[in-house]
Amino acid sequence: MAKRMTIKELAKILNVSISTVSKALNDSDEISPETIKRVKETAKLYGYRANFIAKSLKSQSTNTLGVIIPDVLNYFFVQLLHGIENEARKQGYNVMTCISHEKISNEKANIIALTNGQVDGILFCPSEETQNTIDLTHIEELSNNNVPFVTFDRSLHDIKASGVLSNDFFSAYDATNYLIKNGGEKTYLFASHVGLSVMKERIKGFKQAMREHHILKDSSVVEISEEKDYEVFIKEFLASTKVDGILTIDELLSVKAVKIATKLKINIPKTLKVIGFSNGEISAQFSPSISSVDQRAGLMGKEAVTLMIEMLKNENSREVVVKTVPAVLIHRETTKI
Amino acid sequence: MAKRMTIKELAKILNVSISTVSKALNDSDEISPETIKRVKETAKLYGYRANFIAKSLKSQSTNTLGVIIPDVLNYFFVQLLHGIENEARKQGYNVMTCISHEKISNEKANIIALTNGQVDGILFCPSEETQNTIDLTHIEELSNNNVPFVTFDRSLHDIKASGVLSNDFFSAYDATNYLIKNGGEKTYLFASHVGLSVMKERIKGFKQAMREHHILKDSSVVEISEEKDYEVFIKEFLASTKVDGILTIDELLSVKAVKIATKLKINIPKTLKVIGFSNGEISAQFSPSISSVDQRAGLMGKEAVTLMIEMLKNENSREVVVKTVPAVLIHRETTKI
DNA sequence: CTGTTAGCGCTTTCAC
DNA sequence: GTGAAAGCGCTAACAG
Repeated sequence: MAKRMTIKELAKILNVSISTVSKALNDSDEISPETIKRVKETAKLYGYRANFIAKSLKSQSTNTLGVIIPDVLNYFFVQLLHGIENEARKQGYNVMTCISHEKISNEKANIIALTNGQVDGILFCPSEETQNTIDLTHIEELSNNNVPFVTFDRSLHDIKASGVLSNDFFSAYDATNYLIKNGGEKTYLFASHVGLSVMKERIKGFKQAMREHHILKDSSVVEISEEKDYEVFIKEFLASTKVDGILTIDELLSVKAVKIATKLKINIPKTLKVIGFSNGEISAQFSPSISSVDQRAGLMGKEAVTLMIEMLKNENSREVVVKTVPAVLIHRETTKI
Repeated sequence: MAKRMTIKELAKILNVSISTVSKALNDSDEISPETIKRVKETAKLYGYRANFIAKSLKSQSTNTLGVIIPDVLNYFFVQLLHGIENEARKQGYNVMTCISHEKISNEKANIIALTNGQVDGILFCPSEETQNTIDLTHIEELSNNNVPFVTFDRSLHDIKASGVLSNDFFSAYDATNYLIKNGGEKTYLFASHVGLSVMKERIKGFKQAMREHHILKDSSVVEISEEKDYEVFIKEFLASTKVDGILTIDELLSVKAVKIATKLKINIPKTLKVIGFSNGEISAQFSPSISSVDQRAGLMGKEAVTLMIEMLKNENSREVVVKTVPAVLIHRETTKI
């Protein structure tokens, strides 16, 4: 960034002191209206813009929020980011974005990058690796560095931190009940990435619903681990098993399930109903369009910002607040009755 | 951000001067090895971390890049952002993201927010509104404020600025040729958002290919403006027109076209071949999977960062550099022969 | 080898 | 109503 007009230069031009200029620009009532006018006019004339960095150094706050998301190519997280961006901007905050790519090493680097005074607080979604490990020292360091932070979507089991979560348990419970009541007893959950906190909750919710209907079996939860085997695996499963309803733990699995079922000439939604999670772009555009649990990621992002800003306002209070955003089940062609 | 250890406090603790600490931490050869060791150990002990804001103020550079993208819920831009993020982080830069939502008013606000000294340079993709107007004063202001900036994807007609673009003309030309040669003469372009520079180029490329085969008609370019009418419009078009091949100017139109054609029992790819633009998530997952021009958005983002960093290195040179990233045509089921 | 000092651009207390 | 001066945390010329 090249040379720019400063308060100092303005003062010289106007033949007043630096502090007068500063006060005038901030509408201080210590300064006469005429001076204020004169200063402001000259400032405008010379295109003066206050230096944010200097202000930040002085005020010890940057009006900037750091965000760490696991994956930016995932529509769900992008919606979250969108919600965060929007709300932050609305509240006068800038957003500095980091992507962990689901790796704990990147996450550590991101945390280090963000805890050097550039941001007032951090909005943070733990990576998949982080959720699969018990070593959370890098996150404890956040507390040690006194960096206000809130988590979103995924939770940190041991560390108690403020955050905003989706009600994954209930969403899954609810969707499963729908499938059982409108489909039948042969309801299954397609699961993957089961190490993630959100997935665990969804599995619990599914099981709970199945249990209440006395139809939970060991085989009810179908874990599908390797992405490249998805289509083959599902094909074999659907060809060999009578299925009324499938709840899938993420969007991709729902797309694959619907695709394969269609190819196998299984009638959707008449004989098979499908509900996915994380209502993304594909669910709406696919043919047939796929019903999905919409976690209202944008709203979660917004709420995370709200939480953060409240936290920044009451820095003394170390109260831990956990907000829950209710999801909504969106019915499309794979469940149309 | 709460109180943190500073150089000053370290100096007090160590009973040396502030500058000694500073120099020691920066491995200055003015300082004895023992002192350096002592200082560093104490710094580590107390969890000292240099204050980035103070450094920035001193050095007049923030190691931060500003990014303005029109839409973060668009997979293409997200790929771009991903490429930018990755490369920037690799080069030791932070990224501050702004979203214009295709609105000139937001874009102005974003530019103002980013030109207050927080970023060393701006990577910028003009909003749709900006591309439809001739009022580019807010962008000229960037130059006036001496903020280094590069554009990406979309260009600024009048203002000459460095940037990285996709070769939209050639990609469209190439894809059209493919359709003509492997499909037939009844090839059409489905177009929308025609005010965008990239769309104009694609239309030109399409027309050029059609012209060279002496089959360009007024009706060859089918403009489809309102999103809500897409499906109805396309249905009527396909029902009333004999079509061998369709090139669509974006991803959504290709999805809609394939969906409707399938419903109309048109055999894809045998009687109708379809190629979309902006190879997104849906193209790959759709059934049939949709062939698409992949603009390698990630690479564009990376190149934009490279360009920016070179610019920052040679701040004296005001050379305008425009890079072009070649796209690649990805064949999927809608063009499989 | 270490320390003093000035200064990055800004705010703010305290004098005048 | 205005100005001088200190200081936010850091670096770097210059002195010692």
